[in-house]
Amino acid sequence: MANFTKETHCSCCNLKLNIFRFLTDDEMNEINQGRYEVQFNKGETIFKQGGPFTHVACITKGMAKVYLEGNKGKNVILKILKPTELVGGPGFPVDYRHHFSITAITEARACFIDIHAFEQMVKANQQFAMEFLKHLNKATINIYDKLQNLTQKQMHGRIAETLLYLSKGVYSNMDFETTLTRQDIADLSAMTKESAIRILKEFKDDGIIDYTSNSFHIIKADQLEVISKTG
Amino acid sequence: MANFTKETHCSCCNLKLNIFRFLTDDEMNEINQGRYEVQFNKGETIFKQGGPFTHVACITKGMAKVYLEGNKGKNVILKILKPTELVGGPGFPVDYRHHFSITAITEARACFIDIHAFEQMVKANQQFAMEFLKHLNKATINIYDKLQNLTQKQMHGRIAETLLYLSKGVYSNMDFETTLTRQDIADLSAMTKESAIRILKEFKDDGIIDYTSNSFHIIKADQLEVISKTG
DNA sequence: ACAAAAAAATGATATATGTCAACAATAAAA
DNA sequence: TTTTATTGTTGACATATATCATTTTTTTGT
Repeated sequence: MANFTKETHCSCCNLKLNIFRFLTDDEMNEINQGRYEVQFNKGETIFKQGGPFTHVACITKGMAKVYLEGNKGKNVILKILKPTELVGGPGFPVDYRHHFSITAITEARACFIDIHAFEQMVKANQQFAMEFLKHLNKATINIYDKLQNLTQKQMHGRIAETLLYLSKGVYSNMDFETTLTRQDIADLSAMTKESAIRILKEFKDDGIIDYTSNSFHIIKADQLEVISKTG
Repeated sequence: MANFTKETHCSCCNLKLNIFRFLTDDEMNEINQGRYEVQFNKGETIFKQGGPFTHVACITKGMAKVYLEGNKGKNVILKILKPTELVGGPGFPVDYRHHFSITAITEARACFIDIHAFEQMVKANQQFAMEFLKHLNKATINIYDKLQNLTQKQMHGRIAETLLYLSKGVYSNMDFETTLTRQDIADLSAMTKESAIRILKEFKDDGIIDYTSNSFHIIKADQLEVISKTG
């Protein structure tokens, strides 16, 4: 972790985005006591799976990938984080360890909030607690979706799903330039990078998408939807 | 749903098992207002994916399977419930719908608690809220584990994992008689029933397990562990 | 600008896994 | 009991997917 600053105007907190909007000014001050903002270079680790879970983080600039580290160096990317998403993990309050890793996929900034201060807020503010619960359960719904995609569809369906996720869920554009590697796209789709590359090329040859290196263009989104559904 | 009774001595609540032990007597009374116990026959649906999420349930007798219903009739079984496990789902408080189905795999009894009463307790009792959070996040950790098993291991590893889960996690015995079908075992392992059957037979031929119809015996648990790890 | 490293692309091949069809065994129903 | 339906089993086969080796392209560092 390169630089860290005790930032007083961090977008996630002072603008009261996310679930922080339910905190009172006093509670926000409490949170602000143990709060840091840290700058990350592309590729640097923000959370490390297995490491101590001492802070929740809020991405304030750039993007990061959240992924499970498997045994043989095989990873599953759960989601791409962008501003101003809050991220903790299921280790709170179970074992206070991280159960996934997060690394920056662009230059990024993250605001770190002490887990104990956070826990106090959950206990003190009912509305905050309920919103946090909602936040967690939305994530669980996404994981269920992911579990089905990855276990019940075959490669074409999974790549279609990943392309739609990137286009709609991450970059909010039919054209996007990504810093994700082909391996990352494979890790989002639970397959080898070779397979991912081949299917991307098939889609390109079929005129469903176009790309050169990291610039993607979704031509026939509706057809991707069909492929994603029929698996 | 066959019979339902307004039970006053339901094991999950009155014995204050699970997270209910953190409730005061008054709070417990509140919960008891809108509480029912229902008897299910094997195969009957307890929660239906997509249906309204009006009550959380606590299995008080028998067992049930929690599963995601896929498109082409392909299901993924997330877990087997036994007494006295509490089960809600990520629809609370997101959209108040069920995101998985639950069906009884034996004769079973479930205690239903009104979701609004439950929500009141979460809001009113901090400790209860934190325990509920812990409960949810433990489930999430299990799902992460499942996601990795099912996407990064091949069939032998997945079946080994399933056998260990049944032996250690469900029946707590090296010998167990299960009401799960081969299709269920396949749905726990993300493969077709034919594949599941073939691998079970291989394990039997290799002297790792033994079985006749639904009576299973784990002979070499350590070897199953190895297979499960090396995928 | 150059060399070195990393990422992307491609083809050949092996293997894992699903599909289909047939049949056996078991459980449920009449 | 006999019949019917469900579940389990097996084999032959098709196909999806990974692996490996090699080459090309892009990025990075000096």
